[in-house]
Amino acid sequence: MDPAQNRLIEMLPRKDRVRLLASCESVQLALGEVLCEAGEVVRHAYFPVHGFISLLTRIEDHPSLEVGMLGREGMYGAALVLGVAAAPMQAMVQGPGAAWRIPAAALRVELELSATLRHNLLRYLFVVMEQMTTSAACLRFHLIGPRLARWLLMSEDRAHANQFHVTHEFLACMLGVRRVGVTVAAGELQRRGLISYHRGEVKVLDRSGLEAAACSCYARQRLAYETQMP
Amino acid sequence: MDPAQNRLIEMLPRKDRVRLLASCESVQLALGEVLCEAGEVVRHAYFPVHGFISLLTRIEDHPSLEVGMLGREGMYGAALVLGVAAAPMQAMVQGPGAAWRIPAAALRVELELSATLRHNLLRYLFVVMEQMTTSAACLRFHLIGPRLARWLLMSEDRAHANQFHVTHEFLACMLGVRRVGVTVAAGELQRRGLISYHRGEVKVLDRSGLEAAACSCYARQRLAYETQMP
DNA sequence: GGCTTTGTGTACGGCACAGCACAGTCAAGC
DNA sequence: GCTTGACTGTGCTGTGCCGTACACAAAGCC
Repeated sequence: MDPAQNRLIEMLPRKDRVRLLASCESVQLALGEVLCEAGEVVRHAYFPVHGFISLLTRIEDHPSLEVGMLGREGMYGAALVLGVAAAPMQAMVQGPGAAWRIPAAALRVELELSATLRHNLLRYLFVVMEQMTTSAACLRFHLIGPRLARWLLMSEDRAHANQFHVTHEFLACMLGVRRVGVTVAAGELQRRGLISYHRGEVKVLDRSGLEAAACSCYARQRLAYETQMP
Repeated sequence: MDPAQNRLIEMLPRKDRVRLLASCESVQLALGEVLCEAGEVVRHAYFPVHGFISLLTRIEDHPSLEVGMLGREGMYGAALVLGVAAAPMQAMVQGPGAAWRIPAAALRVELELSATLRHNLLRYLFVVMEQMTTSAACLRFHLIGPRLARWLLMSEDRAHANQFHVTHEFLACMLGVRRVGVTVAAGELQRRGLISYHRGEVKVLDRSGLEAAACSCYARQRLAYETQMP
């Protein structure tokens, strides 16, 4: 495993960190892999080290909609912290990489033993809730273009690279719009020289320009994280 | 205080319940009252007994948007349970009534003392998260009519009466649409004999008809609550 | 009674996006 | 080379809602 660690694990006192990692195993996250379906029993929690995970919700026969995203700043398995067995959402790997994986039962034990872990995970849950409410309002009030820019920035942060793989089709699903809508918006960003796009490979060319093009929700979510998890 | 109690308080073992109530005071909730602004320090948690509270989020200069609603089945003050001081959203009284109010510090003490309270509130938080994600998808995929019907049903449940006060203007804000949109949708529900509407006084005439008119999110949220909080 | 405030009904142009169809383009596999 | 599949770009019509404006009715205040 790469020395770069998950932020939530890094924050733990050495003793707690060592014990937690002893219960973890290192796993690879493959692009598009579904870690847990909505409604299923959550068997593991994941602490990404590289790569990132999207949280998706579905209603009826509509396409899924992204309501949260997490990379090495977070953890997948909120339900376990809240003492619930079933997953509320689908968790899908958006960016390939590695993660620490811990069985549900072991995480419960660690939560009992480490007050720091407990407190940090609860605070992180608060950040996730903030993310969800912001996403809802963003979905309602903001146009595709700025929302797309926000998504790209959030992914860039979590991919730790200015280049990553994602198709229009996939982006459309995340943002809850048509594939064509993404094509048009992405074309506009490309014309303005902010990104380059070629068959699923996105590259951020002008980071600060992209930040200017993104809706305010990007800055808001970053602020929320940094306020709660110093 | 009316003998009818808050569900989260009722669930506690007698000893914990008595001690919690000793830290609480009974307060009246006035229609439209703002219990806490977004970003403010949360000074009290509220356990509604009658009446209900809406959770609102705002971005920039757009109108607020409702992302959650709670009555005597829940509690306002999730941030406190998560160990965060600042409120993520605005809390506004949607249905007047009474509530038990507990200072933030006292709630923290109770959380330490009562494992049942701790566990139940965490599970309730899970339900709130489920509510938020469902709301986001509902906002995206469902039309105004069914969404309005859902809101009316949720309010009726929490008002414990088939009649309550809410103007089109206000509903528009909750649903994130124009006032005119509500007028049209409400007119349609009235024409079909499901509700009657007169200057802010809504009356549900045909409960099961309204349930049929509502989007599936209503049933979904009820199910989520009943699964987690038996 | 007149005035203001609050709440509701209707109308109309405009727009962002939906839904669908289809052409074009690149990459991989045989 | 050719075929196949994945991905992107463009063009249509349709529609649900927005923004705005305005008329009207009920309730409260002098």
